[in-house]
Amino acid sequence: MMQTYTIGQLGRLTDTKVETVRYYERIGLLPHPPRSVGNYRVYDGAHLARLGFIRRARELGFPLDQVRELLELSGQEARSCEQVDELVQAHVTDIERRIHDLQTLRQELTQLLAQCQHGKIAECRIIEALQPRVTG
Amino acid sequence: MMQTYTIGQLGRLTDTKVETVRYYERIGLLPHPPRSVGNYRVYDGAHLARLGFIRRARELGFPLDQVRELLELSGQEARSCEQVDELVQAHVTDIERRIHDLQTLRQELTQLLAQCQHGKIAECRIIEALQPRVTG
DNA sequence: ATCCACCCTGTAGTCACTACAGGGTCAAGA
DNA sequence: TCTTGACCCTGTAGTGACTACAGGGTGGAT
Ligand SMILES: [Zn+2]
Ligand SMILES: [Zn+2]
Ligand SMILES: [Zn+2]
Ligand SMILES: [Zn+2]
Repeated sequence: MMQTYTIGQLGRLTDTKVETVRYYERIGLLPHPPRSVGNYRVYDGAHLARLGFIRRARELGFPLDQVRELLELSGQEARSCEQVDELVQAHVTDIERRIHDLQTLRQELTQLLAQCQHGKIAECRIIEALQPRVTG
Repeated sequence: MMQTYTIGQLGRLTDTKVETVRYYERIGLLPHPPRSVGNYRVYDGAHLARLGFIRRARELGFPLDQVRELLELSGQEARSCEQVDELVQAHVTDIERRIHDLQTLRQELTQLLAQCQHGKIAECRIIEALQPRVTG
């Protein structure tokens, strides 16, 4: 009576390309499912849940090795969630650093754009700013 | 009397790894330099300037194919800088989109962290939020 | 002569997929 | 029964922008 799924169905349910599901299996993130007589992969609800977890974590920007850790931790129900916190907090810090870097970049580029007088390339401040100071 | 540089010197002057300089040559971003009798690459000031330009553009986050366009444009001095503007503006827009995406992510994660009660993993809201709603 | 820092080529690894090529399976309709 | 067409299989290679070797050759100083 257990519900089963083909790889395509699993993909549709989790918004995952079929190739990606196979990729997750190849790198050991999803277990090898049993096969049908025609050699098709046969998934069940547990696979669906696990893939859903992976995809949600990916949406939240966790790299796959951190997803792996989160999966590992999620199975140890009696344990304290301290490590989960740490992992998520580190990820937030990383995201904040990336935001900061991009804001700096945006600032620099916007300043360049503001200086451009829309003339010939020979006088363009943007191109000029890219020319390195050739200290000779 | 023309100044020349080995690949290592060029790398030091532009903060570029030697492998990266060779990589730029391989993909046609830097011209093949002449070689010494011992088959060493021999660079001159023009190479140095071009590599400097590439590295500065990379620091500003331009992908290599846009760097290629910028290099192309920078050589056409009589032309209007309209295309330069467009390219840079598109890049800024892209950066702004990335900032926005990261801020959304940060918000989601921060909310998750705030909900965690620091108990057992079985009750952890973070893990819970990653479990997909298994709608039968 | 020997050392060491530097240079050479070529290949493979990174991350997280994605895109084929070249086949096999399965259910439905004519 | 035959044939479509949607789906599945494996294996390999491509993406961006490098980075890291392995296994050798070169050049200058001691
Ligand atoms: Zn302009
Ligand atoms: Zn301009
Ligand atoms: Zn906690
Ligand atoms: Zn918790």
